[in-house]
Amino acid sequence: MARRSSEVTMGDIARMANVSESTVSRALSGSTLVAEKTRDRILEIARNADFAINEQARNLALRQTRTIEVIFPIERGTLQQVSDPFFVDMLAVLTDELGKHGYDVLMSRSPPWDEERPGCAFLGARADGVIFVGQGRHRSAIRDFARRHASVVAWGAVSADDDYCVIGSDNVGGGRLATEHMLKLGRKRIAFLGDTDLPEMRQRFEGYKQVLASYDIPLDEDLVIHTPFDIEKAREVTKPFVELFPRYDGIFACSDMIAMAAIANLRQAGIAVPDDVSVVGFDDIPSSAHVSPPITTVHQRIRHGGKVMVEKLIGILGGEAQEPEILKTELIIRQSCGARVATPS
Amino acid sequence: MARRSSEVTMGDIARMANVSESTVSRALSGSTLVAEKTRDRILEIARNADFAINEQARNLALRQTRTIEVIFPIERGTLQQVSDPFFVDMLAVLTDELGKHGYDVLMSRSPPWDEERPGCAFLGARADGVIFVGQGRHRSAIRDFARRHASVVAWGAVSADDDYCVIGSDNVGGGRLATEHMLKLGRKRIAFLGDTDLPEMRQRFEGYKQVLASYDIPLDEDLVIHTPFDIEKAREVTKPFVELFPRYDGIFACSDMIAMAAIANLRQAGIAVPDDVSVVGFDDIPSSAHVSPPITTVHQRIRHGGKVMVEKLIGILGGEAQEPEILKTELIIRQSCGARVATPS
DNA sequence: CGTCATTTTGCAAGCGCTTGCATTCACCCC
DNA sequence: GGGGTGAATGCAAGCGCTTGCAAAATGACG
Repeated sequence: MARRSSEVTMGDIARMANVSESTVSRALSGSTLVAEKTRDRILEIARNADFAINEQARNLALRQTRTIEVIFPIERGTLQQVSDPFFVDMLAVLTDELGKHGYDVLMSRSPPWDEERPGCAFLGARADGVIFVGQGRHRSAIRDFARRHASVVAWGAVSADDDYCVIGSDNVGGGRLATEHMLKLGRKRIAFLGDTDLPEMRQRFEGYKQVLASYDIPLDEDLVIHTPFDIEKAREVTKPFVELFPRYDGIFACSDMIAMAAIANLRQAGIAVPDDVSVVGFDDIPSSAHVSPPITTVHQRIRHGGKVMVEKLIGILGGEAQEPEILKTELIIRQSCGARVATPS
Repeated sequence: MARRSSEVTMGDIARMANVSESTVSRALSGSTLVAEKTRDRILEIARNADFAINEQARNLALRQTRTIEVIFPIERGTLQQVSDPFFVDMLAVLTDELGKHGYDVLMSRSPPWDEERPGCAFLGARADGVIFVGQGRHRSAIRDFARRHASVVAWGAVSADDDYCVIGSDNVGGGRLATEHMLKLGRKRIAFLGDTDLPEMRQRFEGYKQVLASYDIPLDEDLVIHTPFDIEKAREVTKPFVELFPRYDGIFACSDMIAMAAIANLRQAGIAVPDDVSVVGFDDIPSSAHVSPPITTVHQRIRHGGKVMVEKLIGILGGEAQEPEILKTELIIRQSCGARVATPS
């Protein structure tokens, strides 16, 4: 890396070893076409010379990139949003899984199409495929992109009309699990905290509404609070909401972070969780089990999801069409909604 | 991306536009050497043909990669460790900052030297420089790597004998701040929770010891608990530790996650925070302000740190040597150590 | 010692792009 | 209309690597 100008090339090694470049190439790539003795000698020389193969040239010759671009389409500035542990987990899994298949991971925070690369107005093809971790508000752009550039999978809200491969949790089901759980515990007036502009949140909201309907509970618009992801902002937004108590006795928060923010405000206002109000979150982030009270939450199978995305992408690269997939979610019952459960383990 | 086989090249565009490849190249790169009319025509054609420049070829010709490898040297399997929001924050900043300078980010979870790329025994030079986010247990390997491959900066414990550019928080100072704060509140017997095998934790421990010494408090080895990062494991490890109460009346936890785990166990055992025991964490993760009780913690300037790393690396790439830098830390006082402070804003 | 089958090696073309230099073109002026 | 000028274009080499194919070396064998 670096020091590129003075980098030693295969030609140099060839000269040192008194063989042709091709032989060096073959020796380094472990071809059987080169005598063992020669190979060892070349390897030795290469090692001593600190030779590092130029992967760009290699990939160019091989017509591959062995790189997958992973895009986290997150508005800049809203750093906090990223802090959601979801992203790290996902990134870690993707990196591992892609690594197993021999792919490198190129990170991006913005989608390729709004990239203003100086001096080049064109979308650079720098990867064999693209994974969108979240579709945010640009579904149609992704769709367009997928149509033009084929190998794409995305994480997010799966819907019937996707024309590219989307993998995502069963958000509707998760919303149902959360809401129904509280109703079964005897809660009557469940509030919803989340940003329904985002497709996944909308699905969770959908599950929430479905359950209310099936219990013949009318939707109370005042209990639907548009709450951003960022925990600081969520804290602010839910502050006035707390005042509405006792119009609600249960809260379905679209993420554990939001749940935490709400709980903090409730406690501060002297409202007890879970005694006065039950709270259910979403995500099952690592700390959710260890805060007070431990948060009941909907678990998303992120690791699994990451693996599935990679598998599908590899499939697509191999030329096979791939179906979208919806991953089951699971309710993790903890104290915050009134369960008599002791703290875990 | 993908569909590489059928990808349209500059040659194709040239043929379509009835000009030479060079003209296409110049047109796309916005050179003034091509007539405006021609340029527009070529751009139009390229757009319609869904042309995407092959960056590998481009970079090869330009003898650059415009890529920085960002390495999170994290043991595989211990995914949870990654969940530390620190990593996402850092990654986000690095991606943004490098992006501003026109660099892409290549993610890695393992250092280049233990990479077993099939068919190639050699360290591939695939980036102009490398950023290590954390040095973990392989300082000497990094040092070696830096010596051979020049452009390297690392985040971590800064020590006098570094021979490559290390940026990191003032961990010793942070440890002092945390410990001294509790002593000043009247606590006498402060426990230390953390993994002193890790250089940064060792430095925090160092600060802790310094303060104890300056207060003439002997170090009680039983109150130094080797606690891993992972919150689940931390929970287990600190469980027996809780029993030692009331041998301690304060806890300095090496990370907020550990602090959370400890607090959870304390409360479960009926020990009150901060009334019976003060707790100070480290990191100032987003949720630390919103849990109960809000955690007093040492803030690391991660965003700033990321920026500094990028600046230094750019400097190094430009041929200038760069000094290591230690970033000030700051104590954020919240309720968990007994401060009379209300919850924040 | 010559033959022939097997290794080993080297040659050269090619991956898709950039760029210095030569060439062509259009236009202007005397 | 010829010569000169500057702008626009094309040619060809080269970036560092791979690989099909031909050439050379090796060794077995009659």
